[in-house]
Amino acid sequence: MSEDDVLRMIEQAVIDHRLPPGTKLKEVELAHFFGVKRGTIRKVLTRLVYSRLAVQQPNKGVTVAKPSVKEALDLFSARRAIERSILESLATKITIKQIKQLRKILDEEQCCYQSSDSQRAIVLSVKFHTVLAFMAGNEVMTEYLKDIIRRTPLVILTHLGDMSQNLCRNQEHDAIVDALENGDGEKASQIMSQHLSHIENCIQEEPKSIKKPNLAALLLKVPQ
Amino acid sequence: MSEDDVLRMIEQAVIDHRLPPGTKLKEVELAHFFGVKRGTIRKVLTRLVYSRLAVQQPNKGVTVAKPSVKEALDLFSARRAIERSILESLATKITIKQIKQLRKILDEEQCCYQSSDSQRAIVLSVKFHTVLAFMAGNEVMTEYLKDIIRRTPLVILTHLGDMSQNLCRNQEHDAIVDALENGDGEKASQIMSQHLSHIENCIQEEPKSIKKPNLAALLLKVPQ
DNA sequence: GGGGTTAATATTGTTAACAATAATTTTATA
DNA sequence: TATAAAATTATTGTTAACAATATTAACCCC
Repeated sequence: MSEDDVLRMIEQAVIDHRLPPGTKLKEVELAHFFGVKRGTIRKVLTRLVYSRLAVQQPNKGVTVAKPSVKEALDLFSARRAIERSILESLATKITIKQIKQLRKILDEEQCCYQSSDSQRAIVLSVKFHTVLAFMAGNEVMTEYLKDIIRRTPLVILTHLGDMSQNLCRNQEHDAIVDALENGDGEKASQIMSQHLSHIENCIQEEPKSIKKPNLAALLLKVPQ
Repeated sequence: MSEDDVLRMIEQAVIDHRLPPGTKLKEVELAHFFGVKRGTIRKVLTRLVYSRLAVQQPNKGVTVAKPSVKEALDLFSARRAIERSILESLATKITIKQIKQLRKILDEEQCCYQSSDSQRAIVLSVKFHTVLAFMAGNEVMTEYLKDIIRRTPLVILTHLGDMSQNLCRNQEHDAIVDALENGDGEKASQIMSQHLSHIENCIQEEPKSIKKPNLAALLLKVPQ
């Protein structure tokens, strides 16, 4: 198992709270679990810390990050700024083919909702946002957006009981594509903004209490 | 000399082109130069790569990044989006005290220009932008802006002969503060946008040719 | 039993030697 | 002399042992 694989697995476990905020990420334990050397785990942890999914305390190791409410709000605000710029740019140059491509993603997403495959619905929802960024063509902003999206589930789950009903709403995604089709970037970004607000407004003051998890929780690939 | 010190020094050398794009950063050479272990240099290089100031090729080491013209343009575009959001937010809540604080920075900057201390003028110009971000209070965006600012000199110098005449213009900084004082975030961000365009428009197609530098160039702390 | 000190263990951090790969030089041969 | 193969050197990548620190457990005294 490669370094990237290990990173992805731990990242995913952090993102969907199988490894809750505050969990200590012990090097030897993880190394043994994944069947890799400690050095590999160390590199992975460095990268996790860099992406703010984890926090490092000198001589005390790294733990899963416990983002504050402020960080959550800042993240949403930054996301709004970036997605606005993306949509305004994209509205001036989007092609019919791209519109169709977006609608295809939304159709699939809709299917998942109807068949209650929320796991895959989330993936498609994320894909919708990142594809928008990709189409706009600004790689710097795409990277920033990906970074934000990576961090969002952690900040949400830290201050929310459950995210399952706080997903992106399909009809808003539809409305964004409609606005883009009409070349109205202003409107698209306005919808996006309130779209994000739906999630943002649910953020509560108090973080959830955490119980110490068994590391083997990583094995469970299904969040619930 | 600590890891952070070494990072800062190499970073600064990359930023002001004493270590031009494409320069190979050899581990033992750097370790010997700074009087640290190779492991320390390795960590520093990892961080440099992460911030996109350097590029890593497996088994071939890391070299100073050679950003493309597109990356330069993307960076400016992203910066525009972020600073716009910062200014719009700040305009609604800036205090008189903060206005004075900003003006003080600009006065100092003006002094430096008049005494031809362009080295320090750059520092103050950067400070102006980062203080704006800090005042707006969004830490995520502040981090992104810092990241962009860190990368900007490299992309500019790669596609420009010299940056010394392409600095931020003081009167535009003044106008931004004026707009903020009037609570007009819209106008402030518009000025900021054209402010950035002045620099952006000078970006050329062809990257400069590079000659292999002596590593001891790092010793020269003064760019010229 | 509680508070605090010391010892034992666990965990992170560092290092130097080794392995693997790439770059360079040398040598052989046409 | 030019080319290609081989040998040498330089450079990056990995590992396991060691050191330093923090955490836990044991112990003692009151």
